[in-house]
Amino acid sequence: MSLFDRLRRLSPTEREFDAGALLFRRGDEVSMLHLVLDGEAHLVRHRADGGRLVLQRAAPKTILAEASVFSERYHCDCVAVVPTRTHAVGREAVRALLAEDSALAESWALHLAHELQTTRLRAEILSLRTVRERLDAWMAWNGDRLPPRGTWNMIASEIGTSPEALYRELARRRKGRRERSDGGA
Amino acid sequence: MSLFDRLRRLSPTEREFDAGALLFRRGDEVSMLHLVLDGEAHLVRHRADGGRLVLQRAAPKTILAEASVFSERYHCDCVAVVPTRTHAVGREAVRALLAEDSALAESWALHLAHELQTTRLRAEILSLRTVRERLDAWMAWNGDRLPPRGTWNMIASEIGTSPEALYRELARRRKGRRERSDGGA
DNA sequence: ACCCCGGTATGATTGCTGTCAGGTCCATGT
DNA sequence: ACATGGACCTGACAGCAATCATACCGGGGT
Repeated sequence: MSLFDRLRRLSPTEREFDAGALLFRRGDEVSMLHLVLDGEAHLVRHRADGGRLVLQRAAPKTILAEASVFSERYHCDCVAVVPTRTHAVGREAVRALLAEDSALAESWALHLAHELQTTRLRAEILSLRTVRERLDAWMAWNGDRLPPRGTWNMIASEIGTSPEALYRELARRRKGRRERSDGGA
Repeated sequence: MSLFDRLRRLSPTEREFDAGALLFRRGDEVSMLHLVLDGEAHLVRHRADGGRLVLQRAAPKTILAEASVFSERYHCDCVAVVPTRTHAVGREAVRALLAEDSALAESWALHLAHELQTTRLRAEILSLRTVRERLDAWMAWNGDRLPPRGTWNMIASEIGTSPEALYRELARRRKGRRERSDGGA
């Protein structure tokens, strides 16, 4: 069973948030760990000039603000960007379980390491300059297959380009595969 | 004491690698966890077309390939990009220690969660379009202070721009702060 | 059958950044 | 005193992508 589901067993409280509602704010005491069921919640830090910096975009089936488990207080705000439902489990219950069940602690570390790996990869992809390089890298990671129709918008945002730019790159690959093989830096 | 130093106590073997040397390759059995002392090592995955995808850039004082601790075999290659020295500790010793010492397991999870947080932030910064936005975000995270001289090259690579572009942005801020407060991207 | 909407597609324009090329300043070594 | 190298700085140019605009298409609702 997945870590997500195992944590969900800790007598969760189901909570609902309207779009724009705050799950918690910076400085609040951490009492719950949220598991996102539906919707989307962002971890955000507010800048002096009013701008906001997103630290995590939590989709359904993701654990929100993993670092909060070992922190007394939240270091940033969390806002639901669409109507969102979560299971909230007690932070202390999670800590206790992690301390006594070393197998679960292993799962927890594994989860974090895996997230870290994919996030590092995403950062590397985003540091590439052209859409072509980014899509190449994305494909290299996803089995060298082109993304299926219907997901292209999502991919575009994943690799940090506009949908149009991605469409063009895909069109380029459909047409021009035979004439140019070039391999850029 | 830091997690890095605590792990280093596990009867480490000091190892040296020339620039370009492989620390391990994909498919190798994982027997050691490397702690980078000097130099720089990259976790890389090779693409069919010969391109390479960097998964981690390990600087001194960083733990290399955290995920490997719970994996039988490596999922990618690791190469020293400059002459590099590491402390290698036994993977099984690390696992055993994590299983029996729940406080260390907590440190381990904390380390991973923190790395994850900063890496997610980096990915968010890299998804911004202009150097101005990226530097704003970097500053928001680093106490709203401009980076000190001598580190600018490093910052430029952190936020995924060329040094020149960063110099220009910094110059812009030095000069034009008073006349224009916002520019409209 | 019709409308509406979101995803797909592509042209035109604009603007930012990467790159190259030159130059200054400063700390270090000889 | 001089040379060297690295970081800093700025001008010029070219290239790529963001954006705006328009259009096509297919599915769901009525």
